[in-house]
Amino acid sequence: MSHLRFCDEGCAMKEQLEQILATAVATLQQQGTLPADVQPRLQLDRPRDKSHGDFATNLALMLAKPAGMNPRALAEALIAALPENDLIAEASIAGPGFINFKVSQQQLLQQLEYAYQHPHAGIEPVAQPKTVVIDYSSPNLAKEMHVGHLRSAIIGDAVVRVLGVLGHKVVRQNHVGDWGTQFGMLLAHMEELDADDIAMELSNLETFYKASKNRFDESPEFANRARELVVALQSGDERCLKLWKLFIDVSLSHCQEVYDRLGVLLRRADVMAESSYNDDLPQVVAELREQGLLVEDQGAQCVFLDEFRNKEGEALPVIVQKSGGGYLYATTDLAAVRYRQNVLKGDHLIYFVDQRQGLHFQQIFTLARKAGFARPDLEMDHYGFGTVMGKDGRPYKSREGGVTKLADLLDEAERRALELLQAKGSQLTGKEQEHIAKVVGISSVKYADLSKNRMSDYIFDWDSMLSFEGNTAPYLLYAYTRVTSVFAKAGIEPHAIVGDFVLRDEKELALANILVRFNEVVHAVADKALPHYLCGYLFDVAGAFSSFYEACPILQEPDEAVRTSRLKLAALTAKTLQQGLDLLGIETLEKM
RNA sequence: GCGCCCGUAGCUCAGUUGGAUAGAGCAACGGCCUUCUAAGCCGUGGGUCGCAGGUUCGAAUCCUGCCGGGUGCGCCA
Repeated sequence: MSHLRFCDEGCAMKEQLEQILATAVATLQQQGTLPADVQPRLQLDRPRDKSHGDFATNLALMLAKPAGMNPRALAEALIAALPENDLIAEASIAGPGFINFKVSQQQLLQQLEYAYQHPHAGIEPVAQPKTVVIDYSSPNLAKEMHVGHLRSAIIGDAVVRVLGVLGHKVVRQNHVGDWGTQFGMLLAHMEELDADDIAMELSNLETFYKASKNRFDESPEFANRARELVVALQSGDERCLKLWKLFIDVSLSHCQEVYDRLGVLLRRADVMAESSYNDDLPQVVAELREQGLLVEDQGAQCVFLDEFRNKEGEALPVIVQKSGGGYLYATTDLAAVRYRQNVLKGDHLIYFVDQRQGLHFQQIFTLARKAGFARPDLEMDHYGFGTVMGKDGRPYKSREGGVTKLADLLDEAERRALELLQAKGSQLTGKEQEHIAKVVGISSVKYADLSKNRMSDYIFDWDSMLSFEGNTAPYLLYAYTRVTSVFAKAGIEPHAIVGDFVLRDEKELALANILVRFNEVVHAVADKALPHYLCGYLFDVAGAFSSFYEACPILQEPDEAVRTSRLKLAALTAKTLQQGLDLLGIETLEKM
């Protein structure tokens, strides 16, 4: 019902136009002009070139062949069959048979007004909300978070926020690695220290891990002890569990600090560690056996899947139990699929995990369906991402050549942002500068990641991410402060401006046309799990506003109706930028 | 060897379901501050979309083959 109301007032023009076109097609089918059995996919573009109108469709080109007509003639027939509506101001035929539409300005004004009044700047919830379980961040607790953990946390969090604003029920899952052989080594090292030293040593997990690894490599006795402790831990030895819990607790606190600094929504309650599934693992294996899927091979319990083959063309195994009896991450992931479907009631399971694990997830999804752990209609998607590279095109490393701790990386971001601010010789107090530097530094790192296509590797470069020029966080944050400063200067409340939108200037129209697309873009981000669409859009908004701001005086405008309209355009720009950045997990600033 | 991803301007990247003249930013060059934040705006130059075929009204996009890069492929996660 809310859907109807929405269509009356603020329905995305694109959807309205799609309906109008569908009606025209149906009419032509009734007339026999078009064969009744064709079900064309309606394709509506926003042409780059404004002389091609606000929307364009290639419908006539696609249908020309089945209709046995020349495309331009068919386009003419389609236009004639368009039902009565108040959306299209003009429909014309162009080129080989494109139909170009100009939308009535009345519609644009209504859309703007709707977005201006709307709490989320025009973002409409989906018609059918789902429960979406999102696995993201999921670091290994044995080590401190490093630069490789950045993308999953940042991109996953943005998609969490976008799905949330669209009305889905989002369940966050931080599938942290808290179990496995490397914990034996860490426990053995803890054993060697007394209580006070443990606390101190754990304050830097990275060095603790290295120290343990060194001991493991240099001392066979230590290595043996480490292996014993793995067994002891997994068989529930009290003392081992105590040490292990202490370690995990410290490590999780480190993670939480990073999440808080990054503005990532994850909390302790979202942690569903690997070890949580331990009790279910024998059951997973037992059920695979009952279904006759299990094959013992070289002592290991495997499922061979025909869908995946090795170099000899033989089915590839998924090993669910080692020859020694231990379980593997495949087993845990299968248990997690079941838990997310049955306990969390997920309709859609999403994984933001490095692209390199693509094969693993394809195997898990296939096996989960085959074994009946996943209903046939359960949606499962692994959204991978590329590697963070240094300027040299090699995976990003610290100056010393090691992995960079995330905490250090964020320190450096804030430090560099502060230096840049100070170099500008700003009038702000030290305290203000510090706050601004934090926001600018952190958001630059996040935005640099979010603004690139998730799938490809990207080059981590301080200078370009902190630049105030181009598609960067500082540029957007600056654009936002320019808008809000108009209201601060005039002492006007941006949400309560009385008066209508009036669009005359070309820059006003350009800005308005971009602002009304917000809803469409946010939905595209959700559909593809690609936040860089939103970044590109916000960059367009900021650019269109800057052009408008140069060309059209706001507060100095003598004509009151025009001034009011421009204020409302500025207000909607601010709201869209603020809302858009919020969906990316980026905080805005009032002053820079 | 097989699987997946990638190859677009000097650099960093867009290009959504195959659409019209392939776009931004940086860098280079030239303009614009007595006027709401110039961390900005306006403009100029810059392309064999890795190569070769194919599909069609139309290909950066789809298909095939090659070249180049990344990554994965039995008891780590």
